[in-house]
Amino acid sequence: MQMDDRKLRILRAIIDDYILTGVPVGSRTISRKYETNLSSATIRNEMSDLEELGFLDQPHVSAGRIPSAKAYRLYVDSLLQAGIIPDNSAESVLSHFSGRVHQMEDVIDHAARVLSSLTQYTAVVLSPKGMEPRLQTIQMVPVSAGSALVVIVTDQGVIRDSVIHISPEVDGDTLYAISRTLTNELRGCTLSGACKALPDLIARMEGNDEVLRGLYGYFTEGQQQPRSPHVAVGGTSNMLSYPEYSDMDKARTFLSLMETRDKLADIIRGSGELAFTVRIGPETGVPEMADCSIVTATYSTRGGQQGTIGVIGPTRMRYSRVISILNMMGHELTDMFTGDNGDGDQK
Amino acid sequence: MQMDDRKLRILRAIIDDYILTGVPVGSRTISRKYETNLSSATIRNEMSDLEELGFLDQPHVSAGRIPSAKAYRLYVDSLLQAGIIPDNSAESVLSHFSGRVHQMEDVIDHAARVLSSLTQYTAVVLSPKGMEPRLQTIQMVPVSAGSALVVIVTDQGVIRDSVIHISPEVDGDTLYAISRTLTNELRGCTLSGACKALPDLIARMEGNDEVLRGLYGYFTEGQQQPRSPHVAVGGTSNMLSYPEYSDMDKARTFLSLMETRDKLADIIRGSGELAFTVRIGPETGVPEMADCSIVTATYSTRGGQQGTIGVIGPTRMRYSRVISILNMMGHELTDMFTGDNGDGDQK
DNA sequence: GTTAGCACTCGATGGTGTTGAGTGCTAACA
DNA sequence: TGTTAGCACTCAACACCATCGAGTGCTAAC
Repeated sequence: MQMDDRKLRILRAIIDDYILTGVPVGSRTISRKYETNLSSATIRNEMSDLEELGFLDQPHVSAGRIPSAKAYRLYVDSLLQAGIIPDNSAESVLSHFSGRVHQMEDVIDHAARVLSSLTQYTAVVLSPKGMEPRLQTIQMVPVSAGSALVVIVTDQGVIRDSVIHISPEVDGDTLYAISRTLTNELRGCTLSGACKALPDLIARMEGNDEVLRGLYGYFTEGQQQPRSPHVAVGGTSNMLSYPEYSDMDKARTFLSLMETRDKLADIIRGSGELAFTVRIGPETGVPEMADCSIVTATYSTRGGQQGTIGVIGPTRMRYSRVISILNMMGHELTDMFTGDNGDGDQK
Repeated sequence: MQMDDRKLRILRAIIDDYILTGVPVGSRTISRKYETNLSSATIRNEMSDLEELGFLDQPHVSAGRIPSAKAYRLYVDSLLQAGIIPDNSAESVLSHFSGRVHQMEDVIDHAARVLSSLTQYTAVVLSPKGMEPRLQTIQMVPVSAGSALVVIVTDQGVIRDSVIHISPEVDGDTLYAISRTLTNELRGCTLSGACKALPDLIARMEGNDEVLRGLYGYFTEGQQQPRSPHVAVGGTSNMLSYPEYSDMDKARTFLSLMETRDKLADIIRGSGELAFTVRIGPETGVPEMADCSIVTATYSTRGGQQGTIGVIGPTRMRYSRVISILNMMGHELTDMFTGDNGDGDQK
């Protein structure tokens, strides 16, 4: 049997209707709402063919048809092929970022919230991750007698600060002097490179052993315990609004998956570095998400790192809307982090 | 009618049983499991009295009784009066923190996870908040040509860093010199005080107007947009395990409340600065939480700030267990943040 | 004051009949 | 040959009803 144009039209109508209503679509519905010049009997024949081709499933014999994952795949592919249709409701993405937000973490959290409220699905935003950052400046700032804050600036931004212990006698000027030397010596190294170079440096720069050893400890520890990326999740409760998740067990499984950020990050990033992905149902590779779809997009920062934004919803998702919103949001974030709008206050 | 010892014993038995099972408790259950020397009829009479006194509710005439908020209040008060009973399962709190964790945010996130997994309820951990911090050191670190990172150290720790724009000509040494002057001038001021003092300083320290103005902008902006405290939530999905939340609407309301961090922080902190609070049902002051209880404890940091940890569960909560776990966790966090264990690497 | 006995209540459970949306098939039609 | 009307059939959803049993309140006896 062959797929023809009419079958395609009918299939799309079924998908559209199912996405809208969430209930199995009957032949009469299609005949009345979408293909008014065809009778329900004809539609019925076509539906029967579409089922045989694997595009439709029938929950029960006396219910309508629902699209299969294969059908959604076809649907999404044709959407993507046709180009992303700008959605009239998506322009509001911009306005949500009017306030100046400073910290990257804040931007990411905020993006997740906005994304989930715009789509009414669950949104995930991952902080950028790219090649290993290179040192640019090291600076130690006295915090209190006996401790100092280490700030490391790399070409990708600021490494989160941490406090190390030093001898109480060391004053701010000494710290600055050491910082300057270190900066000169280590500029351009990667973090792990710095780690290797430090013992040698310590040997050369005698006199401030204690400070340097503290710093060394900080570096090596930082290596062993890599900073996990920031994962912001928004709108988990949105999922409960969909009848797909009226089953408590399913809902709980989903929610606890959303809580294990590491796993979630892996899932979201599972699509590699592709600029745009749509994974439908089983394609997610996560059994718990067999009836979810994941749409992801990426954004970039000044340093060329890639961050990922994603929307998780039922397979019956408003794909075109989600895709267009994600697209805009990706551009928005990229602009924000590269400072294209001339208003770059991010780190 | 008067409350006597036997009534109290029966009431406690009812509460214990209800906490355990979650189903209304009948007179026979009490007579068999708790007060074996009394017949169910006697228990029935006592229960009837307890209901009249407002300690028990009856969902339907042919169901057992369930404890009222008033009953839980009595129960919890007597628990607290008797002192916190160390729970044998709580000692594992310690082991969860064996790995050295550096960032305060990480500790807080981790604490929320541990707390929720130990209690099987929803846990909330708020970052410390205390009196207005006073400046200790200001340091600017060059990030790239034209921008610098501002690090502000206060007596309470490090204010999160932010990048400001400066003239590309300004080099690291100049920045350090300015930083030094600023530190000398502003040490001991509050942030808002610094904000007021800055214009005057800028006038005096001519020559580096641009840097200073950038800094001033940063200060004033920081004032307008106060940094909201970090709120970590763990185990929201745990709540769905309890039959109290088998109603989808209720579950959704609860979850979306857990998602609005600001509101949640207000609720958790609603108890003021008390070291320990238990709010039962309506006492939470939040209509959405009429059938939840909130138990909170505090922890302190070196700077004397107070953070809050809380557990949210159904009113039918294992209070003694939760209280003892929260108690331990509070001490744990305090030790960690004050460095009592001699292993203080936190900021 | 305690208890046994009994009538009563009412949610939960499970079976039954009805309804209606939807299908598949067949035969007639263009 | 494709389309349509008609019809028998299926089956989930819903409402209805009877039954069951846990639990109560009351009364009378101990």
